[in-house]
Amino acid sequence: MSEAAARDPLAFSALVLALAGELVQGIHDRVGAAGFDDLRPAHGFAFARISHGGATTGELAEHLGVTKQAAAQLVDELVRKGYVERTTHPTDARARLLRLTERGWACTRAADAAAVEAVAPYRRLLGEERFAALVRDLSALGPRGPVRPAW
Amino acid sequence: MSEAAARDPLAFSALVLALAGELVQGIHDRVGAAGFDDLRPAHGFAFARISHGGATTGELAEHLGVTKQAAAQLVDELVRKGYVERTTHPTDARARLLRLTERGWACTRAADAAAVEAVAPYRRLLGEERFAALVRDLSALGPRGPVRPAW
DNA sequence: TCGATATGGACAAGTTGCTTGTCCATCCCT
DNA sequence: AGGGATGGACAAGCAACTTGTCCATATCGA
Repeated sequence: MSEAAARDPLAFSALVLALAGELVQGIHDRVGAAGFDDLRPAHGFAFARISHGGATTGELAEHLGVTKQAAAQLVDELVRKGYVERTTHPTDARARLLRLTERGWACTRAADAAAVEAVAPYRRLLGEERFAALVRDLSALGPRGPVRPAW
Repeated sequence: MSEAAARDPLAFSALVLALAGELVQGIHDRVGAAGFDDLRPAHGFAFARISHGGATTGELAEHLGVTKQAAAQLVDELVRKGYVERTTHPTDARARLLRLTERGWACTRAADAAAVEAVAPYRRLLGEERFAALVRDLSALGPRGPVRPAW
Protein backbone atom coordinates (compact mmCIF):
# COMPACT_ATOMS: atom_id res chain seq x y z
CA MET A 1 0.00 0.00 0.00
CA SER A 2 2.88 2.36 0.77
CA GLU A 3 3.96 2.86 -2.80
CA ALA A 4 0.44 2.84 -4.13
CA ALA A 5 -0.56 5.58 -1.72
CA ALA A 6 2.10 7.87 -3.05
CA ARG A 7 0.47 7.91 -6.47
CA ASP A 8 -3.13 7.04 -5.80
CA PRO A 9 -5.17 9.62 -3.94
CA LEU A 10 -7.84 7.01 -3.31
CA ALA A 11 -5.33 4.85 -1.49
CA PHE A 12 -4.06 7.92 0.35
CA SER A 13 -7.56 8.65 1.57
CA ALA A 14 -8.02 5.08 2.69
CA LEU A 15 -4.75 5.39 4.55
CA VAL A 16 -5.85 8.46 6.45
CA LEU A 17 -9.19 6.87 7.21
CA ALA A 18 -7.62 3.66 8.47
CA LEU A 19 -5.21 5.62 10.67
CA ALA A 20 -8.07 7.62 12.12
CA GLY A 21 -9.95 4.43 12.81
CA GLU A 22 -6.98 2.88 14.57
CA LEU A 23 -6.42 5.95 16.71
CA VAL A 24 -10.05 6.21 17.74
CA GLN A 25 -10.28 2.51 18.42
CA GLY A 26 -7.03 2.54 20.36
CA ILE A 27 -8.17 5.39 22.56
CA HIS A 28 -11.61 3.89 23.00
CA ASP A 29 -10.20 0.54 24.07
CA ARG A 30 -7.89 2.08 26.63
CA VAL A 31 -10.58 4.34 28.06
CA GLY A 32 -12.79 1.28 28.37
CA ALA A 33 -10.02 -0.64 30.09
CA ALA A 34 -9.65 2.26 32.54
CA GLY A 35 -13.16 1.57 33.77
CA PHE A 36 -15.24 3.72 31.46
CA ASP A 37 -16.57 0.89 29.39
CA ASP A 38 -20.11 2.17 29.02
CA LEU A 39 -19.19 4.77 26.43
CA ARG A 40 -18.73 4.98 22.69
CA PRO A 41 -16.28 7.17 20.76
CA ALA A 42 -19.04 9.63 19.97
CA HIS A 43 -19.36 10.29 23.68
CA GLY A 44 -15.72 11.24 23.83
CA PHE A 45 -16.21 13.79 21.07
CA ALA A 46 -19.04 15.22 23.13
CA PHE A 47 -16.83 15.43 26.22
CA ALA A 48 -14.25 17.37 24.28
CA ARG A 49 -16.82 20.00 23.43
CA ILE A 50 -18.55 20.16 26.82
CA SER A 51 -15.32 20.34 28.80
CA HIS A 52 -14.38 23.41 26.83
CA GLY A 53 -16.42 25.81 28.92
CA GLY A 54 -19.69 23.95 28.82
CA ALA A 55 -22.10 23.75 25.94
CA THR A 56 -25.75 23.62 25.08
CA THR A 57 -27.33 20.66 23.35
CA GLY A 58 -27.61 22.66 20.15
CA GLU A 59 -23.93 23.59 20.15
CA LEU A 60 -23.09 19.98 20.79
CA ALA A 61 -25.25 18.90 17.87
CA GLU A 62 -23.44 21.25 15.54
CA HIS A 63 -20.05 20.12 16.82
CA LEU A 64 -20.95 16.48 16.25
CA GLY A 65 -22.66 17.06 12.93
CA VAL A 66 -25.97 15.52 13.96
CA THR A 67 -29.47 16.81 14.65
CA LYS A 68 -30.13 18.34 18.03
CA GLN A 69 -32.53 15.50 18.78
CA ALA A 70 -29.69 13.02 18.34
CA ALA A 71 -27.47 15.17 20.53
CA ALA A 72 -30.18 15.40 23.18
CA GLN A 73 -30.48 11.64 23.17
CA LEU A 74 -26.75 11.28 23.60
CA VAL A 75 -26.77 13.80 26.44
CA ASP A 76 -29.63 11.95 28.12
CA GLU A 77 -27.50 8.87 28.16
CA LEU A 78 -24.47 10.70 29.55
CA VAL A 79 -26.59 12.26 32.29
CA ARG A 80 -28.12 8.91 33.14
CA LYS A 81 -24.66 7.38 33.42
CA GLY A 82 -23.38 10.21 35.58
CA TYR A 83 -20.88 11.89 33.26
CA VAL A 84 -22.77 15.10 32.55
CA GLU A 85 -25.22 17.33 34.37
CA ARG A 86 -27.67 19.85 33.03
CA THR A 87 -27.48 23.19 34.81
CA THR A 88 -29.41 26.35 34.16
CA HIS A 89 -27.97 28.59 31.52
CA PRO A 90 -26.73 31.89 33.00
CA THR A 91 -28.23 34.14 30.32
CA ASP A 92 -30.88 32.09 28.53
CA ALA A 93 -33.76 30.57 30.46
CA ARG A 94 -34.67 28.30 27.56
CA ALA A 95 -31.28 26.67 27.33
CA ARG A 96 -29.61 24.25 29.69
CA LEU A 97 -25.87 24.50 30.12
CA LEU A 98 -24.17 21.11 30.03
CA ARG A 99 -21.26 20.53 32.38
CA LEU A 100 -19.09 17.55 33.16
CA THR A 101 -19.47 15.89 36.53
CA GLU A 102 -16.41 14.76 38.47
CA ARG A 103 -16.80 11.38 36.79
CA GLY A 104 -16.92 13.17 33.45
CA TRP A 105 -13.65 14.93 34.23
CA ALA A 106 -12.07 11.68 35.35
CA CYS A 107 -13.04 10.13 32.04
CA THR A 108 -11.62 13.08 30.15
CA ARG A 109 -8.31 12.69 31.95
CA ALA A 110 -8.34 8.98 31.15
CA ALA A 111 -8.97 9.77 27.50
CA ASP A 112 -6.02 12.14 27.46
CA ALA A 113 -3.74 9.50 28.89
CA ALA A 114 -5.18 6.93 26.48
CA ALA A 115 -4.48 9.21 23.54
CA VAL A 116 -0.85 9.60 24.59
CA GLU A 117 -0.50 5.83 24.66
CA ALA A 118 -2.38 5.27 21.42
CA VAL A 119 -0.24 7.76 19.55
CA ALA A 120 3.02 6.62 21.10
CA PRO A 121 3.74 3.71 18.73
CA TYR A 122 3.38 5.95 15.70
CA ARG A 123 5.50 8.59 17.37
CA ARG A 124 8.20 6.03 18.05
CA LEU A 125 8.00 4.66 14.55
CA LEU A 126 8.61 7.98 12.87
CA GLY A 127 10.87 9.55 15.46
CA GLU A 128 10.18 12.85 17.15
CA GLU A 129 11.30 15.02 14.30
CA ARG A 130 9.31 13.42 11.50
CA PHE A 131 6.32 13.03 13.80
CA ALA A 132 6.38 16.72 14.61
CA ALA A 133 6.55 17.47 10.90
CA LEU A 134 3.57 15.20 10.32
CA VAL A 135 1.54 16.98 12.97
CA ARG A 136 2.57 20.33 11.58
CA ASP A 137 1.54 19.43 8.05
CA LEU A 138 -1.73 17.89 9.14
CA SER A 139 -2.46 21.01 11.14
CA ALA A 140 -1.69 23.12 8.10
CA LEU A 141 -4.32 21.22 6.17
CA GLY A 142 -6.67 22.51 8.82
CA PRO A 143 -9.66 20.29 8.33
CA ARG A 144 -12.65 21.83 9.98
CA GLY A 145 -16.16 20.62 10.35
CA PRO A 146 -17.79 17.98 12.51
CA VAL A 147 -15.31 15.80 14.34
CA ARG A 148 -17.45 12.81 13.65
CA PRO A 149 -17.57 11.33 10.17
CA ALA A 150 -20.95 12.41 8.92
CA TRP A 151 -21.81 9.56 6.59
CA MET B 1 -6.06 23.81 16.89
CA SER B 2 -2.72 23.78 15.11
CA GLU B 3 -0.62 24.43 18.17
CA ALA B 4 -2.75 22.32 20.42
CA ALA B 5 -2.41 19.34 18.13
CA ALA B 6 1.33 19.46 18.40
CA ARG B 7 1.17 18.75 22.13
CA ASP B 8 -2.13 17.02 22.59
CA PRO B 9 -2.45 13.54 21.12
CA LEU B 10 -6.21 13.75 21.57
CA ALA B 11 -6.33 16.81 19.34
CA PHE B 12 -3.99 15.10 16.90
CA SER B 13 -6.36 12.16 16.65
CA ALA B 14 -9.31 14.46 16.10
CA LEU B 15 -7.32 16.14 13.36
CA VAL B 16 -6.66 12.90 11.53
CA LEU B 17 -10.28 11.89 11.94
CA ALA B 18 -11.59 15.19 10.63
CA LEU B 19 -9.26 15.02 7.65
CA ALA B 20 -10.41 11.51 6.86
CA GLY B 21 -14.00 12.64 7.08
CA GLU B 22 -13.39 15.54 4.73
CA LEU B 23 -11.63 13.33 2.21
CA VAL B 24 -14.34 10.70 2.24
CA GLN B 25 -17.08 13.28 2.04
CA GLY B 26 -15.30 15.12 -0.76
CA ILE B 27 -14.89 11.97 -2.80
CA HIS B 28 -18.43 10.86 -2.10
CA ASP B 29 -19.88 14.20 -3.18
CA ARG B 30 -17.96 14.21 -6.44
CA VAL B 31 -18.84 10.61 -7.26
CA GLY B 32 -22.46 11.50 -6.63
CA ALA B 33 -22.19 14.52 -8.89
CA ALA B 34 -20.74 12.26 -11.60
CA GLY B 35 -24.05 10.41 -11.72
CA PHE B 36 -23.52 7.72 -9.12
CA ASP B 37 -25.70 9.28 -6.49
CA ASP B 38 -27.31 6.08 -5.25
CA LEU B 39 -24.25 4.98 -3.30
CA ARG B 40 -22.74 5.54 0.12
CA PRO B 41 -19.04 5.64 1.06
CA ALA B 42 -19.24 2.09 2.36
CA HIS B 43 -20.10 0.96 -1.15
CA GLY B 44 -16.92 2.52 -2.41
CA PHE B 45 -14.88 0.56 0.11
CA ALA B 46 -16.59 -2.56 -1.17
CA PHE B 47 -15.74 -1.68 -4.78
CA ALA B 48 -12.11 -1.31 -3.85
CA ARG B 49 -12.06 -4.86 -2.55
CA ILE B 50 -14.15 -6.46 -5.30
CA SER B 51 -12.27 -4.78 -8.12
CA HIS B 52 -9.09 -6.33 -6.81
CA GLY B 53 -9.64 -9.70 -8.41
CA GLY B 54 -13.13 -10.36 -7.20
CA ALA B 55 -14.20 -11.39 -3.75
CA THR B 56 -16.66 -13.50 -1.87
CA THR B 57 -19.19 -12.01 0.52
CA GLY B 58 -17.23 -13.35 3.46
CA GLU B 59 -14.00 -11.75 2.30
CA LEU B 60 -15.84 -8.52 1.79
CA ALA B 61 -17.25 -8.70 5.30
CA GLU B 62 -13.80 -9.09 6.76
CA HIS B 63 -12.44 -6.23 4.67
CA LEU B 64 -15.23 -3.94 5.82
CA GLY B 65 -15.14 -5.09 9.41
CA VAL B 66 -18.80 -6.12 9.55
CA THR B 67 -20.69 -9.40 9.78
CA LYS B 68 -21.19 -11.39 6.61
CA GLN B 69 -24.93 -10.79 6.87
CA ALA B 70 -24.31 -7.06 6.70
CA ALA B 71 -21.97 -7.56 3.77
CA ALA B 72 -24.53 -9.75 2.01
CA GLN B 73 -27.13 -7.04 2.45
CA LEU B 74 -24.78 -4.47 0.97
CA VAL B 75 -24.00 -6.74 -1.95
CA ASP B 76 -27.71 -7.32 -2.55
CA GLU B 77 -28.13 -3.61 -2.93
CA LEU B 78 -25.19 -3.27 -5.29
CA VAL B 79 -26.48 -6.11 -7.44
CA ARG B 80 -29.96 -4.61 -7.51
CA LYS B 81 -28.50 -1.28 -8.63
CA GLY B 82 -26.39 -2.90 -11.31
CA TYR B 83 -22.88 -2.33 -9.98
CA VAL B 84 -22.00 -5.90 -9.06
CA GLU B 85 -22.84 -9.37 -10.30
CA ARG B 86 -22.64 -12.72 -8.56
CA THR B 87 -20.89 -15.37 -10.61
CA THR B 88 -20.12 -18.94 -9.72
CA HIS B 89 -16.93 -19.46 -7.81
CA PRO B 90 -14.34 -21.39 -9.86
CA THR B 91 -13.26 -23.73 -7.07
CA ASP B 92 -15.99 -23.65 -4.43
CA ALA B 93 -19.58 -24.50 -5.31
CA ARG B 94 -20.87 -22.99 -2.08
CA ALA B 95 -19.37 -19.58 -2.70
CA ARG B 96 -20.34 -16.95 -5.24
CA LEU B 97 -17.62 -14.80 -6.72
CA LEU B 98 -18.49 -11.12 -6.82
CA ARG B 99 -17.42 -9.09 -9.83
CA LEU B 100 -17.96 -5.52 -10.92
CA THR B 101 -20.24 -4.89 -13.88
CA GLU B 102 -19.29 -2.31 -16.49
CA ARG B 103 -21.25 0.23 -14.48
CA GLY B 104 -19.27 -0.81 -11.44
CA TRP B 105 -16.02 -0.18 -13.26
CA ALA B 106 -17.27 3.18 -14.49
CA CYS B 107 -18.03 4.15 -10.91
CA THR B 108 -14.60 3.01 -9.80
CA ARG B 109 -12.98 5.22 -12.43
CA ALA B 110 -15.15 8.12 -11.32
CA ALA B 111 -14.06 7.55 -7.73
CA ASP B 112 -10.44 7.64 -8.79
CA ALA B 113 -10.90 10.94 -10.53
CA ALA B 114 -12.89 12.25 -7.58
CA ALA B 115 -10.09 11.33 -5.20
CA VAL B 116 -7.57 13.23 -7.29
CA GLU B 117 -9.75 16.33 -7.07
CA ALA B 118 -10.54 15.90 -3.39
CA VAL B 119 -6.89 15.60 -2.48
CA ALA B 120 -5.74 18.40 -4.77
CA PRO B 121 -6.44 21.33 -2.42
CA TYR B 122 -4.40 19.74 0.33
CA ARG B 123 -1.66 18.93 -2.12
CA ARG B 124 -1.59 22.54 -3.29
CA LEU B 125 -1.62 23.85 0.27
CA LEU B 126 1.43 21.90 1.34
CA GLY B 127 3.31 21.89 -1.93
CA GLU B 128 4.48 18.77 -3.69
CA GLU B 129 7.48 18.18 -1.51
CA ARG B 130 5.82 18.39 1.88
CA PHE B 131 2.81 16.51 0.59
CA ALA B 132 5.01 13.68 -0.61
CA ALA B 133 6.66 13.62 2.82
CA LEU B 134 3.26 13.47 4.44
CA VAL B 135 2.21 10.52 2.30
CA ARG B 136 5.50 8.81 2.96
CA ASP B 137 5.19 9.20 6.72
CA LEU B 138 1.57 8.12 6.76
CA SER B 139 2.48 5.07 4.74
CA ALA B 140 5.25 4.29 7.18
CA LEU B 141 2.70 4.25 9.99
CA GLY B 142 1.09 1.47 7.99
CA PRO B 143 -2.34 1.30 9.55
CA ARG B 144 -3.99 -1.95 8.67
CA GLY B 145 -7.37 -3.34 9.49
CA PRO B 146 -10.84 -2.64 8.22
CA VAL B 147 -11.01 0.41 5.98
CA ARG B 148 -14.24 1.38 7.57
CA PRO B 149 -14.26 2.83 11.07
CA ALA B 150 -15.56 -0.01 13.13
CA TRP B 151 -17.26 1.86 15.92
C1' DT C 1 -14.86 -44.04 1.18
C1' DC C 2 -17.53 -42.51 4.59
C1' DG C 3 -18.73 -39.83 8.61
C1' DA C 4 -17.77 -35.63 11.50
C1' DT C 5 -16.90 -30.99 11.55
C1' DA C 6 -16.10 -26.49 9.39
C1' DT C 7 -17.43 -22.98 6.14
C1' DG C 8 -20.13 -19.93 2.62
C1' DG C 9 -24.26 -18.21 2.30
C1' DA C 10 -29.55 -17.37 2.74
C1' DC C 11 -33.55 -16.22 5.60
C1' DA C 12 -35.71 -14.08 9.65
C1' DA C 13 -36.10 -11.16 13.56
C1' DG C 14 -34.38 -7.77 16.80
C1' DT C 15 -31.56 -3.60 18.18
C1' DT C 16 -30.07 0.99 17.90
C1' DG C 17 -28.52 5.37 16.65
C1' DC C 18 -30.02 8.27 13.91
C1' DT C 19 -33.85 10.88 11.26
C1' DT C 20 -38.23 13.85 10.42
C1' DG C 21 -42.28 15.95 12.44
C1' DT C 22 -44.54 18.54 15.96
C1' DC C 23 -45.08 21.28 19.88
C1' DC C 24 -44.10 24.68 23.69
C1' DA C 25 -41.38 28.15 26.31
C1' DT C 26 -38.39 31.83 25.98
C1' DC C 27 -35.67 35.20 23.53
C1' DC C 28 -34.95 39.16 20.42
C1' DC C 29 -36.23 42.79 17.39
C1' DT C 30 -39.35 46.48 15.88
C1' DA D 1 -46.93 44.48 22.88
C1' DG D 2 -46.59 41.63 18.90
C1' DG D 3 -44.23 38.37 15.66
C1' DG D 4 -40.74 35.66 14.09
C1' DA D 5 -36.53 33.00 15.61
C1' DT D 6 -34.38 29.73 18.68
C1' DG D 7 -33.51 26.01 22.49
C1' DG D 8 -35.33 22.10 23.69
C1' DA D 9 -38.76 18.08 24.75
C1' DC D 10 -41.79 14.38 23.03
C1' DA D 11 -43.12 10.96 19.53
C1' DA D 12 -42.78 8.10 15.63
C1' DG D 13 -40.20 6.12 11.79
C1' DC D 14 -36.24 4.30 9.41
C1' DA D 15 -31.95 2.13 7.87
C1' DA D 16 -27.87 -0.18 8.77
C1' DC D 17 -26.37 -3.02 11.47
C1' DT D 18 -26.68 -7.17 14.86
C1' DT D 19 -27.73 -12.22 16.58
C1' DG D 20 -29.86 -16.62 15.66
C1' DT D 21 -30.94 -20.39 12.70
C1' DC D 22 -30.74 -23.33 8.82
C1' DC D 23 -29.04 -25.67 4.52
C1' DA D 24 -25.58 -26.99 0.96
C1' DT D 25 -21.00 -27.89 0.09
C1' DA D 26 -16.20 -28.52 1.40
C1' DT D 27 -12.50 -30.53 4.12
C1' DC D 28 -10.28 -33.70 6.96
C1' DG D 29 -9.38 -37.94 9.63
C1' DA D 30 -10.08 -42.88 10.33
